[in-house]
Amino acid sequence: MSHKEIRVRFAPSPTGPLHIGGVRTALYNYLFAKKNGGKMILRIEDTDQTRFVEGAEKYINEAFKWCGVEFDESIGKGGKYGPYKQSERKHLYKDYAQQLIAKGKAYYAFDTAEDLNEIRNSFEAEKKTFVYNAAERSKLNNSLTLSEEETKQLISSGKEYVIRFKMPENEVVVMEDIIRGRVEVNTSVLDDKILFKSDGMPTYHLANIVDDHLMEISHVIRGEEWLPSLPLHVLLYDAFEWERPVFAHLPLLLKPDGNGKLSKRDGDRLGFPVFPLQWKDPKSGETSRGYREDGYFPQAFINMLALLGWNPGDERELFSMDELIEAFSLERVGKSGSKFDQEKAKWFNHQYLIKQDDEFLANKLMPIVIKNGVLAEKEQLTKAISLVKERVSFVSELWDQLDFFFKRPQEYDEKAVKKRWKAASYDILLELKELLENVSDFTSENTETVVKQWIEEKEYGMGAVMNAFRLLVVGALKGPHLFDIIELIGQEETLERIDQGLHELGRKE
RNA sequence: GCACCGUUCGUCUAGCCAGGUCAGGACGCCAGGUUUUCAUCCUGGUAACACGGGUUCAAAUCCCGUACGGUGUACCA
Repeated sequence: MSHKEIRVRFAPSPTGPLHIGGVRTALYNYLFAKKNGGKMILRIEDTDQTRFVEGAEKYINEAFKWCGVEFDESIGKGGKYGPYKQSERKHLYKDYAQQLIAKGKAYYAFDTAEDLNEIRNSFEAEKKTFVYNAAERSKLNNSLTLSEEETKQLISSGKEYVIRFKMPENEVVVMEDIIRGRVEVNTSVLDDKILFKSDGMPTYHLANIVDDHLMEISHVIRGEEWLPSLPLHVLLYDAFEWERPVFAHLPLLLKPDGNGKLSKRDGDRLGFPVFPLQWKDPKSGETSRGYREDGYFPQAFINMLALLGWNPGDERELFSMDELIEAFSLERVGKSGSKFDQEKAKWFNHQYLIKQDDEFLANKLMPIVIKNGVLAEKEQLTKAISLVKERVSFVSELWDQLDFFFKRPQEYDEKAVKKRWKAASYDILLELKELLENVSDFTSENTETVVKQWIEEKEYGMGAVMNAFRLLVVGALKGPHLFDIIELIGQEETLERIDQGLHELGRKE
């Protein structure tokens, strides 16, 4: 029996953009499938037609494409267990619901939503909790209290009905979860959940069990918010006499401050994205930030997400997708929720940025350079990037670190001038300019040798010369190795910048 | 309210199942070092077993309770 193929699924409902908790759930499913040579399935659960959101399904596909989570079977890819969208499987569910009725495991109920609300309210007034189960169902309007005749008549007369699961009375349900271990619940606290709605669609509970069974899902890996309905699901498998899949309920992603499930609002409030991709709400027109648009590399995003709730058991932190697959196991997923930490996320991105090819980064940066009104040669930009990339976490931060390669100083940092432009500076820099005018080999290595030798001979002092020199070339006391900078901007530009600086700052009294 | 799940540095976490380690690592923060500057980098430091009982020679680890938090409790998923 252990020869059974590993098949897992990620089953979002297309009610909006996928948030990073969902992405992580999908990622763990994916890693688990790949690790075990299994299949990863994407199934769209759109049984609630009232919550349909335009563009959500497309968003889901794009998001996974961006971060490198691939599906073996899905709407786009097909597969022999399709269709992979529940609204297209509609015809299947009613029959299964009726099978349950035939087995005495479910029944028709005619109570309207209003009826039930009323009852709930009156219970609440007496500080009691209404539960539609063995304790109360005999007093309600259903095929258990009505005669077969009456039931049939009601249905044929077009009366709206739902199909409810007949929850056993006072039984202990024993469940196994890979992450939580054994969990036990008494059925007397559970209710007769609706399996089939009056609009002709199944609820999540029915559809999910039927589809997981039909699609031969071996492991159900999902968020912890499903744990309370696990008894129902397990009982449904038993009622159908189907083999239960293995369950693993993942801990939740929490908001960075305080407690509670991470939500869209937290991102807006704390200033970080909760979605992989930017999302524009078709109704409100409101736009939410995405990791992609914020400049995160997909690998960094995945790496960060993978480590939020799982760890390899050793001290490695940087993983490619293949390395994650190799190292992953559900047993090493923690039990408690994790808070997202933006600083750590930045650090991951920094690590990946350093590893990126300089030319690749230059291509990414070029639009920003152009936006700043500068025409830079790709080759120059690539070299400049190689000199400064260790200083930043995002491509968008690069410009601030290397704009001086392409722009002469517009102004000279006031504090720096005060500190480093001394009485002797003018004459020394004038002399340095003459020195550099006569250098024919303007490589960093050579100019460094020449200048340092000159400083030593004249006993000017390193700090006094270099800081003033940097001030004229860069406009501030920042940036990488100065001789690397002047090599890149070239001899002519270097000399002109010295000239400009001498003219602007003048001889200090 | 009821049910279920959870709780180790500020954060992510190792260690817990098979009790004995100065409770380890990473991010952040702080200090020092390197450097012509800033940043990087290197070194060091900071800081945690929710609480109370019990079992035991010995408890973060096993048991019970309490507190706190989370999730669920829809004809949503």
